[in-house]
Amino acid sequence: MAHFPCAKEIDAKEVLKEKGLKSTPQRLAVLHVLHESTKYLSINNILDKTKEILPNTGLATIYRTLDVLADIGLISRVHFEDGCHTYAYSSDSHGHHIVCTKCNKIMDFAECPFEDYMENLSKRTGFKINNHFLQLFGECNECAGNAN
Amino acid sequence: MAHFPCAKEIDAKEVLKEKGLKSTPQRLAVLHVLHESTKYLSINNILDKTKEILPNTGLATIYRTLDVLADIGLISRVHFEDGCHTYAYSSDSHGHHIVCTKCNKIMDFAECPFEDYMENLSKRTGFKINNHFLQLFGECNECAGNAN
DNA sequence: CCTTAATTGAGAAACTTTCTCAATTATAAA
DNA sequence: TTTATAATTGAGAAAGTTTCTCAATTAAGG
Repeated sequence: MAHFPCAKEIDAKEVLKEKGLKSTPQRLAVLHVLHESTKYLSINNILDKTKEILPNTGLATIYRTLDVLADIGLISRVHFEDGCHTYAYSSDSHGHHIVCTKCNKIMDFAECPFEDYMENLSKRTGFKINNHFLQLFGECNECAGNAN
Repeated sequence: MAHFPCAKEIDAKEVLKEKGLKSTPQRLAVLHVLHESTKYLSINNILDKTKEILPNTGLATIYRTLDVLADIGLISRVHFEDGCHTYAYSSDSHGHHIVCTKCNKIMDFAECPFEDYMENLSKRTGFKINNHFLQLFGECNECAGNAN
């Protein structure tokens, strides 16, 4: 088993425990793989790299583990244009959406709060920012107003 | 064929033409369906509703049409947690990511420029905002610096 | 050590997306 | 108008992705 250079990887055991989840080699290995990588990894990339640590790891375990780790906040879900299962109408070509997680209502809004921020972030990261994806989740006034 | 109440739907013919794409009933119908809906629609929802207008529409056409419409900016891709094909390490539990579209490098950043904006938007939309998803796309300094 | 409930691997099953290709159709030019 | 042509479509097959099932294993607490 690889050693874990990062505080967060060590913490992982704590976090899992807090949530009543077991700290398995598979979970720690997947976390390690993601932490080591500076690049986008497909599910199969993650499987392959995890197998370098634990050769018997199965694909289903990768799916389950990614879900668990994302749910407890140790990793993040990343959106790619082609890993996207749904679409919505946009009244503006630079439209962002806000989605009600109770009734699935979607509302789009045109303004974008980013211009200044982009400049700043661009300088600090060295990235030339071309595009962004922003989406908000919440409860619409109907769902929030009524008890459920 | 349904009539199109919205300027954007009428414009669609223009936009398609500009891009050298044909203005087909299928494309206009899908756009209409998305425009009419205030809710998240799955691919099958979109197919069903489109078939109410054009009964012979095939599933492959829906996929192709959504791609085309999104590429030319008439609709937007929408992210859902379960319509997500990839994951990345986050050094902070509120981490956002910036992705290099040339080399796939991913960098995460913890700050989030939203707090004030949320408040404001919340008031105007009536949504109680619980969560958000932000991701930036661009070129990392290596890819942007070198000609390719 | 035991016990027990959670987790895993393997492959099957389900589901989603893309591809192929002949038929159709929107468009522009005659 | 009509015609020519290139883009688009529908249908189903193929490919790819994700989830499920279940017996075997294992982490963790007593």
